[in-house]
Amino acid sequence: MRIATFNVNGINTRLPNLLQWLEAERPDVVCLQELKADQHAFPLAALEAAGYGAVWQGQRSWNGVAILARGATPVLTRRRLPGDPDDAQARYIEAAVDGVLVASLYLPNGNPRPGPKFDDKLAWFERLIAHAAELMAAGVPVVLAGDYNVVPTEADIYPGHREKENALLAGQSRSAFARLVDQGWTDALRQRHPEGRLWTFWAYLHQRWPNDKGMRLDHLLLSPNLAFRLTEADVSRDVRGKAGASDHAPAWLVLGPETRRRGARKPKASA
DNA sequence: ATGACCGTACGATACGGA
Repeated sequence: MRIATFNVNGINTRLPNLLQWLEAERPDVVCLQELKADQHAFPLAALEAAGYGAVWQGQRSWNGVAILARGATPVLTRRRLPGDPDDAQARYIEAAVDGVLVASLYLPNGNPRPGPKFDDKLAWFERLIAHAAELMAAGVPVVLAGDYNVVPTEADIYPGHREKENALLAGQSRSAFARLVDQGWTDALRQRHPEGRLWTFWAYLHQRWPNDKGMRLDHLLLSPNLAFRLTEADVSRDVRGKAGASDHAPAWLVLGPETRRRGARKPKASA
């Protein structure tokens, strides 16, 4: 089972790139962020023609998240992160696909720091940590995938950067991410590649892509009852190099088949 | 560095993004 996360930066403008990538990699589950499209402007017909069902939470101009499933429609469980009834931004959606609970999330950027936007980022993070703790306690097989807008460590950004004030690298952002992971989640990309570059984002400005000056912002966290099935994880860097690309590349993982329990045959997981 | 690049909504410019 191949699960990917991709900040598309405008799903309608990016539709040709998205469809090309779906056709090339055929992921089973896809978490999308930054749809930048109203609920009614989601390109469902084009995605269905490509073989995918979808649930999504749209928003005009900004934000917007979706979950796609190949050959199925994800079973929606939430379209809001609990904890703040006044939060009107489309930054979280959650659905069940083939026995796995999948969350597609888009954390607030938080810049400039300090300021109210950074405070909002930390508040959203606390809500995510609280909800993740509930999912963990419930023992559900979960993948929390998306654009966390956090560079977890200095190994996750190009050397020589001068981003001291950036909310993506701030100690409070990093410690919040660490507290989340420390609940027992597995950071799938780092698990498979303990060393080396795993950039998922290269800014449009400053020749960042040609110079390979990127950051790792997009993460897939696995609950323990899925982490043991992790066989592969990586970033599809080539997607970032295409004409008309998003400033993010897809990150993905592969879960191997479930182990068969004695006396209980389980359906074979799809590759 | 009031810069750049990109998508959106708007309407020929402003804002958000990271």
